[in-house]
Amino acid sequence: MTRVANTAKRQRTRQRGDSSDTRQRLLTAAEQLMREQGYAAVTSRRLGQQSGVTATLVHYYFASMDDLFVSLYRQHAETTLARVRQALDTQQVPQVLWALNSDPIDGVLHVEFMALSNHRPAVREAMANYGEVYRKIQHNALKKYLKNNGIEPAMDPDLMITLMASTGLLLSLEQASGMTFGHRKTRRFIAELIDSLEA
Amino acid sequence: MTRVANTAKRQRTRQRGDSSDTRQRLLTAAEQLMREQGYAAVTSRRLGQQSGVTATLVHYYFASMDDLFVSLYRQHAETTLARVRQALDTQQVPQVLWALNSDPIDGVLHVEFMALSNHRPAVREAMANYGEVYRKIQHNALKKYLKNNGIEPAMDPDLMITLMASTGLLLSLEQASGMTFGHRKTRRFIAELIDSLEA
DNA sequence: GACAATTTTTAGCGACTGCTAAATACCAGG
DNA sequence: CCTGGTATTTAGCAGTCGCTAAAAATTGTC
Repeated sequence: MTRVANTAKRQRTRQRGDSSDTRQRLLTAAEQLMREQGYAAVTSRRLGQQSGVTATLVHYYFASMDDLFVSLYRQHAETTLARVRQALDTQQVPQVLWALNSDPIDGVLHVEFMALSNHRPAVREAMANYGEVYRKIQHNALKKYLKNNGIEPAMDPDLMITLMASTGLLLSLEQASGMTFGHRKTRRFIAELIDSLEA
Repeated sequence: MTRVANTAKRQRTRQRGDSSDTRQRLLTAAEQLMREQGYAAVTSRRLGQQSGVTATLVHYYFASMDDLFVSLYRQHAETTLARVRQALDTQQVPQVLWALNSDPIDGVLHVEFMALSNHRPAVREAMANYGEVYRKIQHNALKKYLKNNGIEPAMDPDLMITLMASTGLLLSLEQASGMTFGHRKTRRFIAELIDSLEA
């Protein structure tokens, strides 16, 4: 019989429905849309349509599109962080780090978020925070691996991680466009770096 | 007294008004909007407003927004190519190449175009073509510099150019977000590479 | 000054956008 | 069964979008 309903909802970003199935479906649809058609295609109506619900629900679960983008970024970042942490327990830390940084799927999404962050300060802040954490965790993983295996690295771990991040991103993106110049030699360069860290 | 006016205009991308002052102002406004507010902010109405003309003129000079984006990219690419060619006549080819690749202004624009290319095939094609040419010209400039000065490079020129492109882009973008991890050591790495090419 | 091509504006169509108020459906605990 | 919170929908506002037809203004040419 419809009580007063929902006034004063959505003060905080996290709310009761955070673990909701629908909310998760919306986020998944957002990620897919963003990857396939770019961030400008992520609209409440399209999200609703893709998730089989009404567009209004998007505004029920997210205070604004800004909030949705930040939530999506955080979730994506958490997932990636978990993958990096798992690599800590592997015997092939360098290989896994390179695989993560050169993943073309992540690359496309990363570029979309970077473009978004150019004009959405909330997204920029989230990216900067997670980006630093992400790098530090990679750095720790690599250092621990080197120590555990008694390896004397030919290159500073900080530098190596930055090189993997930058070349991994650019190569995966350019490859998607059909570019090839310098790719072979760059991949070989990284491969040799990784080999030099073999136990 | 208004004759038949303009039927069957705009068959080709290039048309009579290509050198028009208005057309150029629209492109300049597009570049500025894209850099400051992202590609999604580049709309005919905002371009018109920024250029002091009506939105309709955008559609008079450009067959579609796709056409506008490609034209803008081509113009930007030509300008950059001219700058690289100039570097050919300098005594500091490596330094200039690094300066070009790590320019944060170009970086932001580059990311916007990469994001655009994710869902605008015409933009992707233009980027792939110019990207390869761009790299090749850098490569030729570097090789010519090395030969003229009798320098035996410690690193393959192809690889060095790819490293400058990838680290230059990522560092400039991350710096804009406030990230710093690994930046100092990476800049030092590039600087040492450049130093090793001194005559 | 007439004429024709070029440039620019006015007006508008159909579709989409973020977001909100209000109503309804659903579901668990008493 | 009833009550109250949660989830979802219906309906709509005010604004923007790309793009077009048509008219008007501007400009160059003879």
